[in-house]
Amino acid sequence: MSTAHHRKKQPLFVRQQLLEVAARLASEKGMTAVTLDAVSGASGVSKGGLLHHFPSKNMLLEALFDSLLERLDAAIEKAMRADPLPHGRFTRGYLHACLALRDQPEGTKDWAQVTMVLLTEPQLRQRWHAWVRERSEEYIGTDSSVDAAIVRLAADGIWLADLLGSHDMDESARQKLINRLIELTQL
Amino acid sequence: MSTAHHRKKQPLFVRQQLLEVAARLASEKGMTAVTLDAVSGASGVSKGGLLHHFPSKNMLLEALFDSLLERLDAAIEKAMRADPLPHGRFTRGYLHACLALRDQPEGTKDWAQVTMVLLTEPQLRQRWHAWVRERSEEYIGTDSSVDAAIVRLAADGIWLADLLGSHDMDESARQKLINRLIELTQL
DNA sequence: TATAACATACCAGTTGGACGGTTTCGTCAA
DNA sequence: TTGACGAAACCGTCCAACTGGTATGTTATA
Repeated sequence: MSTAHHRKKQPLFVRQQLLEVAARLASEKGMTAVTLDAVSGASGVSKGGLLHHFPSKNMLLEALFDSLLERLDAAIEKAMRADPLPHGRFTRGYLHACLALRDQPEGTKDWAQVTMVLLTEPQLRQRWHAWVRERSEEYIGTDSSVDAAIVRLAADGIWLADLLGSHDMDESARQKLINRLIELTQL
Repeated sequence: MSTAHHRKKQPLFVRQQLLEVAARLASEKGMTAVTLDAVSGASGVSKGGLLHHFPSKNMLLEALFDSLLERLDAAIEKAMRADPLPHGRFTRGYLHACLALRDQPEGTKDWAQVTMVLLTEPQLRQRWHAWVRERSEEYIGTDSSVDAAIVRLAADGIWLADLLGSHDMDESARQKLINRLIELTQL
């Protein structure tokens, strides 16, 4: 037929877009809505094109998850570089990365959906497990106090709450919460 | 044909079992594995029977979620009754309910998968949202300190970690963490 | 011109769910 | 006590839409 418009070739861009669409679908309509047809449809890329970049659905999900982990790492490292105090630095970085989630610009917001994919697909849990273990070993010297652990757990809780839209807290209360958490990392 | 053995009628039991199977499937194989066929197959109930109890898949998921919320409420209330100190009582109850998750006997363990279903299916988020709001209004007098909020968030984090199997922490560390959290509710 | 980046067509299996059947059970008249 | 009867519980089948994936193109770009 070749009625089709053959797009300009831009593999990296297309690949990126496919991941974003998958994340958006997951966040807006749930995991069951993330199908190859839906992703290819919503991104304007043919199913063949999609399967060219990601040979299987599993590979798509894993790639999505990995890209989200990379963003998390980047966010943490950025926060850590701006932090002069070694003690509790990783925990504060982790906290900031979790907090930043809410203020993410539209379009990039979907990266929160790590959790979603994570929880839903057991195959990805070990990836997360590995990530946690690596970090906790790396920062055992500066971030192994009880209070630091609490802060990181609370950060997870905030992350979850922002993700779910629960805990509608006003700004001043949130700020007070954050201040207290940071204080706890310094004890 | 009627080759089929027609089971004794026990609607409540069957209904309960269907929910348990759905929860187990979700936890073991992910949300995408929760299909009507799979649930009916694994529970020994025909698809027709399944759809008799739950007129649609959505209704099945909602019923599952509601039953899990009920268990959460029950666990919290039980813990609260055993707690003499009013201040921070709800927060400690919530904490205990989240902690108890890990020590659940096999078979009942699946109820942790609230999160899973929750996160995956956006339709259920508002249910959770409503639950949170109700509680936070009800216990505004005794559980509205910053530290209490932190403890509840950390409880969510623990819940999540137990659910995912991350944070492999030894018993004494865990106990120390819990003690500190309880202390925070009393400030 | 070779290769990567796409598109189109097609397939076998699965999906949610509609449907009509059969069996059990509570109830209430006789 | 019985038995008729209607409703509820449950079964098995069928189907259209959709699923993940293959196979085979066509086009752009190095």
